[in-house]
Amino acid sequence: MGPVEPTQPTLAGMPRVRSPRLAKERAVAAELPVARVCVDVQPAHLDRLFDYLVPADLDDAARPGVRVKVRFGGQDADGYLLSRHEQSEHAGTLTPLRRVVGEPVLTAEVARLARAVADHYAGTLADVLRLAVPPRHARVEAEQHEPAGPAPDAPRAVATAWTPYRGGAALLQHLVAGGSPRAVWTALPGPAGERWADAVAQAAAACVLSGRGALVVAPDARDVDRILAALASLGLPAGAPGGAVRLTADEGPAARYRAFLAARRGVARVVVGTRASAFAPVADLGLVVLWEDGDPLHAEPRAPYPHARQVLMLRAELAGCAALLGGFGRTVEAQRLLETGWARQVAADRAVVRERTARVRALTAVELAREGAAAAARLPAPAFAAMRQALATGPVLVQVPRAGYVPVTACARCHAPARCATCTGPLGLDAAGAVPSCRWCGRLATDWACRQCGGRALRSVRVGSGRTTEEIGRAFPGITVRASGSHAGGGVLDTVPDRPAIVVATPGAEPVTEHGYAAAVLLDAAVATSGEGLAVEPDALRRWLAAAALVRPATDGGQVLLVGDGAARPTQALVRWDPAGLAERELAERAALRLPPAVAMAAVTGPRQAVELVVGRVSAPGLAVLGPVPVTGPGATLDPDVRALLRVAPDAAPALARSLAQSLAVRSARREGGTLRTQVDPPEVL
DNA sequence: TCACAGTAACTC
DNA sequence: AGTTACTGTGAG
Repeated sequence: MGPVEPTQPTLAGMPRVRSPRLAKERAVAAELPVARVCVDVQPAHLDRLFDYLVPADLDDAARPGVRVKVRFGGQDADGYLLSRHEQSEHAGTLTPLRRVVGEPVLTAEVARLARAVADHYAGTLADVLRLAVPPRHARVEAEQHEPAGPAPDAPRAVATAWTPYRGGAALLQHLVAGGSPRAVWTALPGPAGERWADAVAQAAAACVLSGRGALVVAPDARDVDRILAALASLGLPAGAPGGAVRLTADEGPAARYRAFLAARRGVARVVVGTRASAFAPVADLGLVVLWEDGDPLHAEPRAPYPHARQVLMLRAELAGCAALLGGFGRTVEAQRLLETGWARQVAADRAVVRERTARVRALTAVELAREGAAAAARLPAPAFAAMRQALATGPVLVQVPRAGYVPVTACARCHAPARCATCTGPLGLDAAGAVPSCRWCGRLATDWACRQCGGRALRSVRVGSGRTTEEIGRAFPGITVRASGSHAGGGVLDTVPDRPAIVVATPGAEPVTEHGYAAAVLLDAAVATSGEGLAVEPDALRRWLAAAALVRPATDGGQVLLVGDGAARPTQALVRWDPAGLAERELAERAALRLPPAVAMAAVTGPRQAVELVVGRVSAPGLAVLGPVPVTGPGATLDPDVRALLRVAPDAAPALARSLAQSLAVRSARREGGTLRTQVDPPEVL
């Protein structure tokens, strides 16, 4: 027989009368008897804190940050105890906590961060906490603390990896001195493509030297391991007390919770992990680092869809700590942080860039014109010749865009993505031969003209890539061909030997090689710069640079060939190795066109009526509502979902999020029905 | 008079 | 969301 909840009949307004039996069993804590709890429930209108009584027997265990079990609305629910108080604001009687589960998992700092993230994304605190705290693993929690092994030596924060960068040495000094600088860092290629990891590790070690903890977030487990290896060589080994810890989901729930607890208990000084670790409870946080902030893996796919960049920015502001955003490319979001003065630039001078990078050539249709029909071939003769030559001195990397991109329309002359003349949304073709229409506002694009070159002809970009490893292998008989990628037979390769071979990889799966590739060939540039997302051009450049960074410098004969007629601007940016320039131009253009991040946007997708009700209640200074328009999908149903876009100036973003959250609360209280998806800062504004 | 469905309101 | 309290209608 389970415990029966004692019900006490009370008259409204009358003092609460406890039966002696109840008082005996459930004496209340003498001090701070009120616990403020975030109850883990779905509905948006329940996104507030609820007060409970702390029974005397739970007084010790009921510390801020613990998980609790409570009675809520006639049923049992989980929750987090956020704080203890002497009194409650609640007029009615309070229910006692049922149980305290385990040790504290939420620090005050992370609880504040989670609230700020929920507010930014018009989501609920419970939803964010579900992302921030990994599932409990009782066995792991019961494990003994690591027997205090030999304490690691003080970390060495050799700044050598930062000397090539203007402002790099100063950044490190600032960190060691306990300061909180904020920087956008454009990384240079280096031997084995890993200098960047040494730089990240040195920044983290500098922070540890100042007596503070550090948090590093990378897109995938491979990058996490590279950073951990670099940290180990600086005297911050993974797994050792006072060292680093690997916080990823790929080694199972037990390992993840063990790492989480190591951070929470202060056993680890540096946490390195993937996107969810942006919420890791690092003690005395002094620095947050985000590597490759443009990688789509940094976008959380679960509601409220927070992006690691935004989480870490909020965290740096709330915790007053240092922030470092690094990558080979530069996102428009990072560019905006520079232009608003939020962060300072850390980048190498032009001369250093030239010294470190490979020779880059773009084999465009114009350059290949003299080849005639052969220009259409996917591996044109100059690329073939360059590969043959490079294979004499080392491995050659071939990057192939992942197939399966959405068809899109682009300018036939300059290949820039085609945009709506009215609202700057992307143009798409639903039926073959039809007039393209805007994916945002639905207008037909008759009489279209390219904003970049004035061209008047549209073309549909060919989709996907059928090029296979076998195809390339046939072109180079006798040469070893390795494939790396999630679709490749052998999966993703981490490293390849420093011997002549062809390595075919999809973006993000490029293996490193000790002395660098002799050459890289980036295929199907037109496919890489196609797609409907806003960030297609910086994204393409980011993927190209990531591959090009693995190639030896030009002084050692390294060369990069871009093949297949991509959009002009990212092509030029690659040839000049100028990611900052592309980001600058892209941000300026987005400001002119009122596109994010120069404006704030939110997307509401779902059944027409539900979308209209929610959007109809939203108000914010200067709010513009685009649509709703039917969302185009493969399954064209009878009654398709629609999407509306809400747009305001950046300084009205908090007001928009607040109003949107309020409208969603009304929706859930009224049970307006339908399944709705609300996204603030949608990563793919089609 | 009791039963039960539809609905309105609340959740510490 | 899930639960409980409260209307109103109908058969005995």
